[in-house]
Amino acid sequence: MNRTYARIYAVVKRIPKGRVATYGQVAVLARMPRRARQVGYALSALTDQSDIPWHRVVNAKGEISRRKNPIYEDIQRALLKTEKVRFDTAGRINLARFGWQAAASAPKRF
DNA sequence: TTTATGGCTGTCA
DNA sequence: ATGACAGCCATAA
Repeated sequence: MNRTYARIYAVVKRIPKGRVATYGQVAVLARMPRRARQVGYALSALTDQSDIPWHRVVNAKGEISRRKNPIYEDIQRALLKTEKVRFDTAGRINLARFGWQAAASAPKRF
């Protein structure tokens, strides 16, 4: 566990239940713009049980990203449905509705 | 060290 | 809408 991952996890932990954030969004909030891919890497390092709501992170299109082990795609979808997050006919989430408006819950800092 | 491979994303055709 | 590409950079080998 290094500082980079810790920051990413800290941000993911703040995502409210029933909401989702994109990898890029998490990267920005963790003050590491353009490192969306590394966010994905950090999350894949979890896999096991943890208090990190990894399932609340989706890609910029509002879909669940493809990964090596497709099993987790289904698990993620199931977990989100449990939180009342809706998927449209194309299997995507309407980010305008379920996207996390971080500004409202993120600590203010200047 | 170098290469390859990722739970990504914005841009452009 | 879809697909190719180029940036991005941590890990593993």
